[in-house]
Amino acid sequence: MTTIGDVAKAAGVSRSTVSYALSGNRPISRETRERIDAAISELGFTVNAGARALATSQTMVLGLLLQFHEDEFPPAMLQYILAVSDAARELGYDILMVTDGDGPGAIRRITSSNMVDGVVLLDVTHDDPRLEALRQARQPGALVGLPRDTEGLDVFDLDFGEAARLIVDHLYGLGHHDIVLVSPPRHVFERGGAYAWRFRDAALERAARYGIRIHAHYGESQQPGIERSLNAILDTRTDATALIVHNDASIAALPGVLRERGTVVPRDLSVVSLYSRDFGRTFLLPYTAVETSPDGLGRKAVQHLVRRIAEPAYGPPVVGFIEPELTDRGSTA
Amino acid sequence: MTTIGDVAKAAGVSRSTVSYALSGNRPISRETRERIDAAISELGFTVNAGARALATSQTMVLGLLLQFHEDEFPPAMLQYILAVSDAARELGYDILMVTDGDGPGAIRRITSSNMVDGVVLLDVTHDDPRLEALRQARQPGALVGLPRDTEGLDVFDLDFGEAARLIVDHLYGLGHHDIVLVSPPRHVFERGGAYAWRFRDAALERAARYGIRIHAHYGESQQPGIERSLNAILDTRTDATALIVHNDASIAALPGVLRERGTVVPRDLSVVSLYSRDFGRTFLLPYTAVETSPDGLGRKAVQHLVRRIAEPAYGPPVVGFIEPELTDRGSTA
DNA sequence: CTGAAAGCGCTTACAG
DNA sequence: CTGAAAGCGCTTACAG
Repeated sequence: MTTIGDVAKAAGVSRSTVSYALSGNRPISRETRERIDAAISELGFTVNAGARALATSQTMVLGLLLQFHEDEFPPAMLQYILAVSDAARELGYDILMVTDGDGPGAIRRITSSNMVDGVVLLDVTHDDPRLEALRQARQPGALVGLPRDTEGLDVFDLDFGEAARLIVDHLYGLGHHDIVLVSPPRHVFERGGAYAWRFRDAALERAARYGIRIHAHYGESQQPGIERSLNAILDTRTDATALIVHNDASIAALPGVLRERGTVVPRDLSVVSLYSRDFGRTFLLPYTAVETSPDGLGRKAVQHLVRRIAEPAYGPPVVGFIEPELTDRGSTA
Repeated sequence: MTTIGDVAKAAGVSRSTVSYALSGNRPISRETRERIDAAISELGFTVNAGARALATSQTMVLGLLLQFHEDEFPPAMLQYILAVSDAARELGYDILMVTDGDGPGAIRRITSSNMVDGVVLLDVTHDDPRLEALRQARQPGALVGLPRDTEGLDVFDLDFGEAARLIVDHLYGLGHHDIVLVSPPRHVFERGGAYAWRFRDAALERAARYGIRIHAHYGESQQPGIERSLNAILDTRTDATALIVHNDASIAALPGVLRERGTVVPRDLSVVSLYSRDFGRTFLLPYTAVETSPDGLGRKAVQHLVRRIAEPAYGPPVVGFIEPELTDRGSTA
């Protein structure tokens, strides 16, 4: 492999001069710079990332921790991954993606060995066991998903409470007062998927305030059972005039279920959900919905993390909520 | 940060002894080893990955290159990513995931800077521009997807020709002689998605041999248009008794389309497709299908790559086809 | 504007 | 069974 020493020799300068030419950290005369550039392109030189990392204590790599819950609908995850990866690259960082079953162990491994400059956690739960490991790391961390205790970490999430209020207000404004809510599966609540109850509780509270009724049910997220569960819920609540679906797998299955039931939206039933534009596009979902912004969340997490890496004390930890926006696709009346 | 020197000092030995104790590359007396272990756990020492990489020229990281084609159905991709990531971890490797738009540039960047010991390419096309960059790298590469020229690279793919023959044989054996094939979109053929024509051409050839008819159509892969395109194809071919769908987006949409048309499978139409067990599970697909084995392909690619890293000349490049297997789900008659 | 030297934290022949 | 030293390929004060 060709090193900075080879370049220095070819250009007739010292290694430090080549290094400074590379980094731009001190002025270099025009002719010296030209000789160095010529040598670099002639020899096809690239800085060795490991050596640079050792010398600078910066790897220019971010850790990205994923965990796959059985109770989650896989297609939604990819959008977060891409958003994080793209945002990182734009800021000059690469992504070390870890899908380890043992999240805390994986965090300790990549942080204590200094493989990364910072860590992004996806799919954070209420009492996420990875947070402790992340707090003990010397690298900063950014979360997508709101845990119980946000201390010492930058956190980004959709404001699910506000999303619920937005949706309930929308339906109430249209005159609905008997509404069915399909939540994530019971198991998501039990394992601490806080987005599930943040949404549900806010919706119920808002409904109580208006004196209207919301019937909350657990939906399914795994086949077989999604369609069956939706049908069972709809069978139970024939008097409801509106349906809120906060469940990726269920909303993806809803068009088929409603078609089969002969239910026409919004004539027979108003439908509102939460999903990203891309998700809706993939599954051809025609419903009015709150945009979940995986792209915005992923980007924000990365941007703050990089800022925090550059400037460890740039301020107290941030808890950033994305303001929900309702995209009206005409599925309510 | 605590270094190997701190451990050596605490244990009262030299740094080299600590290093050998860590690697096991030479015998250490029991009591020395115990003192070292005690010091390590007391100080919470972890080897610095960058420094080790610099000294050994091994990063223990594999590059994983993804590219997102507009004409692809996103949900299928995640399975490959997970398979590669899990297989790598089992062999002691981490994954540097690169989603750069500029594939060849990304390969040059991560290989020439020695960030990775090897590279896995997903979603390889017939004339994939990334291959040239990969061949010029000093690290070995493994591909998922068969390109025109496999020289110097380990390649793994489903045997799409054999899959086509398997499916045609199956349908021919059941007495079908008028069959519709929904292929990937035209655009996939044009940009060199070889799996598309490998499957189609083999199916047509086999049909010709049996003297039966296969009508090949391009399907869509993006909304809106998937359902419409399926309906248009089915409207054109009302005399066909069997449908082969080689198109992820179309097969995911098929149940809804057939329900709407009132077509009962297999009474009115036999259906065969290609998809993975997980994909079928996510979309509740009840069709007899060739298993596409993203897990098996991902694992194989990683295993061979790691083998090749350890032993650069362990043999000539491998082109490994996964034998297709038909999972009978009763959707043909 | 440039160079010589120390140092980042490891590994591994070389010696004993 | 163990240690002293060189080396991996960089960066960056220190000096001039």
